[in-house]
Amino acid sequence: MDRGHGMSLPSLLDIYNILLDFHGEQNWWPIVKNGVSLYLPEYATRERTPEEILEIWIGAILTQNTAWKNVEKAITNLKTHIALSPSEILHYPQNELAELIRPAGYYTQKAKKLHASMHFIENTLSGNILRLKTFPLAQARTHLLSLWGIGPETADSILLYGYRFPTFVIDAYTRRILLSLGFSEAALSYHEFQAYFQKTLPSDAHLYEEYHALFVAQGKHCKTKEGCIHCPLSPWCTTHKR
DNA sequence: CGCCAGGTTGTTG
DNA sequence: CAACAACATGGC
Repeated sequence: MDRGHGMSLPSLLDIYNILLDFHGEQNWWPIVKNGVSLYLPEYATRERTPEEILEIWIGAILTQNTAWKNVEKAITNLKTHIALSPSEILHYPQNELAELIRPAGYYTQKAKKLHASMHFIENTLSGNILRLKTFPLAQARTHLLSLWGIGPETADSILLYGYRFPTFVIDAYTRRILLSLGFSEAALSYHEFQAYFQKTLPSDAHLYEEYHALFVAQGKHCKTKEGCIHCPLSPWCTTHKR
């Protein structure tokens, strides 16, 4: 076996199945209850409630460049001090909101980001968060991207995990992992990289949800030496420690 | 103790 | 358009 070079590139579906076999179902996105993040299969299959969509929206902003553990604390703080609704959050002073989400880091900016999003839900969506689902995907995405504090990854996370629009989330892990396997596509722009996934894979929200979550699980796995040694992708990985 | 998390925005060349 | 700084806490 000429492991390391010469092993041809696996398909995206191959990689998905390998990661799924190794890490199991991820059941993203979690809902926080009593200070604990719940990854339940139930949440991954049925339609989201408006309350869940809002929590996912907020969580997607709070987790920007931040460990989920910190976001968990921030969401718990929010839930114990405010009723989690767009109007409640909007009428809460931004500096006090910032204090509640302090554990999530960048708290001044994130408070401002939350307000911008809540303002959009209250006004453009008339307070009805489900209304975004009535737009075509491209239009809903453009709306989100126009908001201060929402970039492509956050927009796609909200659309995919909240509304179950079939849009693929690209993040640093996704790029890093595919780059280590020799995919030149990993160097493309966010939009091009996403297009590559979406034209290669069937348009299936559940597949996209699990796949992105698996990339994150794998990305964390790659960080430890032990993880690297026992890696399901080692036959193809050019960075593998052997 | 240093590094870095489930990024985005604003500034500069 | 690419490169870079700023934004900040907490876990490992």
